[in-house]
Amino acid sequence: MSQSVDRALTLVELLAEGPRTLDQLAEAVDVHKSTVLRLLRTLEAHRFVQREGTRQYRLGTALFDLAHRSLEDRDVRRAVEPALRELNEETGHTVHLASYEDGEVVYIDKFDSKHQVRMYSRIGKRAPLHCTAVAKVLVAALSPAERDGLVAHMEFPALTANTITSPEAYRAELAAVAERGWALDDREHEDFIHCVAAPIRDARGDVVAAVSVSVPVVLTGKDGLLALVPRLRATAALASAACGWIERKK
Amino acid sequence: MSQSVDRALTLVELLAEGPRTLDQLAEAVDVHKSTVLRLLRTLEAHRFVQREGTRQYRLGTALFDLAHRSLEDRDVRRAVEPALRELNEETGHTVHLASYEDGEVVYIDKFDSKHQVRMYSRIGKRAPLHCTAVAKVLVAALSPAERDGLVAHMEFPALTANTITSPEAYRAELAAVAERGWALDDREHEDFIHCVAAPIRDARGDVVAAVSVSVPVVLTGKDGLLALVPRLRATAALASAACGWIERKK
DNA sequence: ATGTTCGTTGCACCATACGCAACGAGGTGA
DNA sequence: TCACCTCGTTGCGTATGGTGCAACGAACAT
Repeated sequence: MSQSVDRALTLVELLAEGPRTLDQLAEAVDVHKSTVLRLLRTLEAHRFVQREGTRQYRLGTALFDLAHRSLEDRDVRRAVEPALRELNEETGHTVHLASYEDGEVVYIDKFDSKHQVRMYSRIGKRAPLHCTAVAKVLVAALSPAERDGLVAHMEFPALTANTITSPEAYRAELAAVAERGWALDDREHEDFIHCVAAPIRDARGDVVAAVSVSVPVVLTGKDGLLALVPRLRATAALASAACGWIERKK
Repeated sequence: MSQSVDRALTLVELLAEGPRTLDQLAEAVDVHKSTVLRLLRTLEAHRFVQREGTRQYRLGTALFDLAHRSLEDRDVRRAVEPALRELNEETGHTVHLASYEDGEVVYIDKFDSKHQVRMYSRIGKRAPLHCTAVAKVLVAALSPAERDGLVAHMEFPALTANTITSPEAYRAELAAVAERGWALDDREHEDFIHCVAAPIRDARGDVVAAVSVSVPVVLTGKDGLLALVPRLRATAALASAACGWIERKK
C-alpha cells in the first residue's frame, strides 16, 4: 500500500462530501498541510480536484469523464453477477439476466434452479417479446417511437391460455409495467412456470438489462411468486448500483 | 508533485480506455510491475479500480459514487458560468440562466447586453411560465405528471399580442419544444424583445437549467434571432458538459 | 496599524516507494 | 505428463521522493 496514494484518494473521498479548504483537509487526514497541498496539486494536474476561488477545493471534472468512459465498455453481465448469484442462492430459483438489442431480447446470463424441477433456457436464447417478464420490462423502457415501431411488427401467438394476444392488451401491459417498475409473466409462456422481472439501470438511468426469477407453479403459487417481488427489486437495485446507478432522492 | 500519486492517477486514466493487465500497465507508464502492483492495490482498496478475473484490471465503482456525489453539491451556476460568459461576449446580447424549482422558474444568473438597449431583469426574479423561452424549456422537461399538474393551475394573461393564452396551445408548444430541443419566445412577454432558450443537462441527462439569449427586436429580426440558435445550442452543450453530461452516441 | 487566518516555499531528514531478482500459479504445447 | 512460458506476487536493500517543520506572504478583519 502506497502511503501518498492512499492519502490522496482519501482526500478525494473527503471532497466528495463537499468543498473543503486546505486546512480542513489537513486536519481530517491528520497530515501536515504542506503535504496535503502537494497531493492536491497532483490531483489537480489530473483534474481530479479543482480549486474553487482561492480557498476551496472540490472534485474535478475528470471523474465524470472516467465514470462515463468506464461505463461504456463495462460488461453488464460481469458487473451484476454477484447480485444475481446471491438472489439465486437465497431463493433457490432460476434467475435470468436479459438485455435488449436491435428488436430482440436475449438471455445473457442464467443461474439454474436448485430444485429438481428445472426449466429449459440457455444463454443466448431469444425471449419472446409478448409473453416473458424480462421482455416486458425491457420493451416498456424503450423510447415511445422505438417501442411503437416494435409492437407494430410483433406477432402474438398464444402459447398458453394466459398469453397476451393483442397489441392493445400488450400496450396496456407495458404501461402498467412501466408504472409499477416490475413485470409479471403469469403462465403466459409456459403453463407450469411463472416469473417476475425488474429493470437494471446504469449511471444515466437507462435500462440496460432485466433480471427475472422463474418459479414452477407446482412449487409456489401466485401469492408466493408475488412475495418474491421485494427481494427481486432489491437485487435489481444492487445490480444497478454495480452499473453506476444511484437512486436520486425526492 | 507527488510521483506515486501522479503514477496512480495515470493508471486510472489508462484504465478508462479499457481493462488492462498488470504488465500492460507497467509498460505503459514505464515503471516496474511490482510498483504498479502496489499502486493498483492501493487504488483497489479505495475501489478506484477493481480486478476482473485474475489478470484484468478495470475502473472501480467508487468513480460513479464520486462523480454523482460531486454533482449533487455542484453549483450549476458556477459550472456553466464560463460557457455563458463566452456566449454573452461573442453575441453581445443578454444571456440568462434559469432553473425550475417547486413550480417556479427563477433566473439564477444573468449577463447583460453590451448594446445600448437593455432589458429589465434580475437574478432571483421569477419568470412567467407561459411566455418565456426558459420556462418553456424547463416545463417541457418535467415529468408528464408534474407538468400536467402545473399547467392545470396556470393562468395565461395576455402580455402582448403574441402571448399564448390557452392551456391547449401551451401544451402543444411544450411538445414542440421538447421535440426540437429549444424554445422560442416570439415577443410573447414584451413587445420589443424576443428570445431563444435551450436546456442544460447533468450527468444523468436530467434538465437542470435553461440558458437563453434575449434580443431587442429593433436590433435583430426574427431571422437573425433564429440564426443564433446553433450558437445557443453549442453553449448549452458546453454548459451541459461542465455539469457532467456526455452526449451518448447512436 | 495590528492581528489573524489562510496558502505557499525551502530545506534537511529519513521513511517509504522503488527496482531487482527470485518464486509460484496457471496455462499451453509437445 | 512434463517442460516451458507468461503472468502476478513477495522480500529485500537502497536512495529517492515524500514528509514535517518553520518561516514567509497574501488576504481579510478589527
